[in-house]
Amino acid sequence: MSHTHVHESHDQLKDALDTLKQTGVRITPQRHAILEFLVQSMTHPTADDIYKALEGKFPNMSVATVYNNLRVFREVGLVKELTYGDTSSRFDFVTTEHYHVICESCGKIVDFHYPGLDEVEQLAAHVTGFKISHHRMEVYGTCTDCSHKDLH
Amino acid sequence: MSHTHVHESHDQLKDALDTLKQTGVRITPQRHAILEFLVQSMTHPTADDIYKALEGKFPNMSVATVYNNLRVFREVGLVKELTYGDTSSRFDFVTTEHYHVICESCGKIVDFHYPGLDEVEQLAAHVTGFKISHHRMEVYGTCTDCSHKDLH
DNA sequence: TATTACTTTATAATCTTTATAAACAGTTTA
DNA sequence: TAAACTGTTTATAAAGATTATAAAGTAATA
Repeated sequence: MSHTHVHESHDQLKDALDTLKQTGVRITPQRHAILEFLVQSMTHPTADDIYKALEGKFPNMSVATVYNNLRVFREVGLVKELTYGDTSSRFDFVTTEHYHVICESCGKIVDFHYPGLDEVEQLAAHVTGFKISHHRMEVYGTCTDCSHKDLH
Repeated sequence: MSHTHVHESHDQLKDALDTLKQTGVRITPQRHAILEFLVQSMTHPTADDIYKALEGKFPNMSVATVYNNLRVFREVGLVKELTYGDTSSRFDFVTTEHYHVICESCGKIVDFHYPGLDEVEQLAAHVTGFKISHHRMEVYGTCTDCSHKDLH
């Protein structure tokens, strides 16, 4: 089971590096590390999370490098930037299409698969005349941990 | 037609002021002006938009006042805070339930009514165990104006 | 090797938002 | 009415996230 997961994330990283090669984006040690961290990460980290996580391996790395490369990854389509209510953006390695359920108490983000809302896009296109490119949806609530804490 | 709209926004403002009274929030001239601007506004303004729009009437008003009162309005449920990709939050006077279609080229926001996605919340609750409070969805694309501009 | 283009680092600057303290105004209480 | 209290605004500073800039470094190309 975890064996499978290791293989999965290994492949995902390899695919991501291939994408970079094909797009002509240089694969620097920093980029490799940031991607690796994003692929493995089950949390949806902020730029600062990534910066802190890698400062052991790259003591000289600049915050700007993290931001620069997250922008590069986003432009290439490897990474999605999530802007929730809180102060800083969160970054999500793009895999299959899924939505997020966010705990308003502790900030935990859980992935949540749901068959596409294509009809929403179609209706929006029809009503507004826009050329629709994509949509975004999240569900907010309280996770089980926080629900239990409230009882005490 | 516009006659109707005037009445509508007048009523909306009146309702909003009633809500403030009932909640025990003082109605200051600044609050009145901010609410009035929000109700009339068809764009979804940032705090700075509001600040700039009212500096003629209130030359001494502080930016903090705008932020403070937007927070107050949000806590009372009169206003919804929207965090899109761009740098600053946008504020939307709460009327009926609707979604937004956002032009990625010029930032225009068009309202868009769609029957609730209650089932999404139910499924999310079932799958994750969260107590769901609400969800958020937007559709992104290119508006007709910008689509035409691209052709030239 | 020389040149060029890209990347990182370090730092400063910008921008949004929040915090703080003093001045003000409205309301309540004695 | 005077005093006390509470909430509000203002002005300003501070915090935090992100971007811009310039110098130094590194890889790619001719």
